[in-house]
Amino acid sequence: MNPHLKAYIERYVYLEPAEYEVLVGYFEEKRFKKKALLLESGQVCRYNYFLLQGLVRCFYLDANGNEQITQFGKEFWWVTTMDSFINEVPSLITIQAIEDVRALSINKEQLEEVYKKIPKMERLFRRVAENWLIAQQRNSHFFMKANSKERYQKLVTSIPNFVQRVPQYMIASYLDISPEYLSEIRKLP
Amino acid sequence: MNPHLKAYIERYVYLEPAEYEVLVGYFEEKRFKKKALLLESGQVCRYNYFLLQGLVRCFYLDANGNEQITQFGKEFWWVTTMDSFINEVPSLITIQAIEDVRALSINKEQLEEVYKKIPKMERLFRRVAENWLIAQQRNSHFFMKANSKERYQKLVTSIPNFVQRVPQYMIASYLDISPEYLSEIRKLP
DNA sequence: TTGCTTTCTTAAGATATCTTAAGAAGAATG
DNA sequence: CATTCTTCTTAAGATATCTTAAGAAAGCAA
Repeated sequence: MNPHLKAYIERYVYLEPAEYEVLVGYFEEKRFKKKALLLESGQVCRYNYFLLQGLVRCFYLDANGNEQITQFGKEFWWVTTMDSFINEVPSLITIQAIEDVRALSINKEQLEEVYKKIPKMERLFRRVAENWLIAQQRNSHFFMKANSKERYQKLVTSIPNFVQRVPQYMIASYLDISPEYLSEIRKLP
Repeated sequence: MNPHLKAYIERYVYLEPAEYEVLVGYFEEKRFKKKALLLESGQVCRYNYFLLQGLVRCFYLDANGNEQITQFGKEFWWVTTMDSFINEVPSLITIQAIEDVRALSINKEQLEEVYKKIPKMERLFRRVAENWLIAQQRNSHFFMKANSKERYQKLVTSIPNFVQRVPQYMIASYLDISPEYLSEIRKLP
C-alpha cells in the first residue's frame, strides 16, 4: 500500500492490515506527461485520482473559447470531476497535467466494490465529501466577498510555493481576474 | 416515520421496516416562529434539520455589520451549518426562520449512533454530501461567471415561487448585489 | 383609520475591473 | 544563434456595479 494514501486513510478510519491488502488491488498507478489530459471534456470521468506527484488543472471552455480554470490539484489531493464521476454524465471539464503527474486511480465500479467489501470506506468518503464541501463553501463565500487583490494574496499564502509552479495567466483564470489586471495587482504594495 | 423523510431516504438507500423504526426514535420535531433563530452565531451547531415546512436563511455579519446571506433552506432540504456541525466549532453563521418552520432534528451524537446501528445511513449521507458538493460547485462557477441579471433570473426560474416568499433585500444579499441595483435589474426587459 | 416600521425605488457620482491593443521579456525550438 | 511561441506588462477608454441619500410604497400595530 502506498504510504501516502495509507497515511491519508488513517486520518479518517482504522483499517485492518488485511483490509489494506484488499485495497491495494483496486488502485492502479498511472503517469501523465506535462500537458497530457487525465480527462477530456465530453467524456465521462471514470476515475478518481489520488495525486502522488505533480500538479493538474481543471478547466472548461466558456462561450468565447477561453479556458476557465475551476480547480487545481496537487500532491495528496483527490482529483476527479465529481459531477461526471458520480452521475456518469459527460464532463464539461477537462483535467490536464501542468507538471508531470504520478497518481493512483480507481474507477467507479471498483469503488463500489470497495464499499461492499470494506464498509468503513463508505465512512471515509462520507467524511472526505463533507470536508470538501465545507472547504468549497468557505471558498465560495470568500470569493464572493473578497476583491481581486485579497483573492490573490490568500492563494499566495494558503498554498505555499504554488504561484511559482503555475503560469500567471492560469492563476488569473482561477481567481477570475483578467491576466492584465493581475499584473497590476501584483505591483501594488 | 415521517413520509417526506422516508421518501427522501428511499431515493438513496433501501431500509428494512425495522430500521425505519429505529430511526424514528432519533428524530425530534421542532417548531420555530418566523424570525426565530434555529442557530445563533457563536454557538456550536448541534443539529441537522430536515425541513418539513417553511423557509430559513443562513447569514453572517460582515465587517460593516451587514447581514450576508449564504444559503436559504426550504421544505425537504437538509439545513445545518456544515462546518460547525461536523467540526464542532462555534458557528459564524446564524440560521433564522423567514417563515414559521417545522423541522425534524437530529444531533451529532445521535447521528453517530445511527451510523453504528444502521451502516446504510453512512452511505446515505455520503451520497447526500456528494450531491451537495456537486451542487455547490456548479453554483460557485455560475456565480463567478454570470452577471447580476443572470444570477437573479436563474434564481427566479430554478426555485419556483421563491422570490415571492422572500423579501427582495434578502435576495439581493444572497445574489451578492446591492438592493438598489437589484431594483434596477428587475426593470430591465 | 392613523402612524410607525419595513421594504423598495430613483438618481448621481464613484470605483473596481475589463477590453483592446501593443510591446517586452522569457523560454523553447530549429 | 536566430526565430518563433509563450507569457507578462503597460496604458487608455469602457462598463458593471456600488455608495449615498432621499423619497415612495407597503405592511403591521394601535
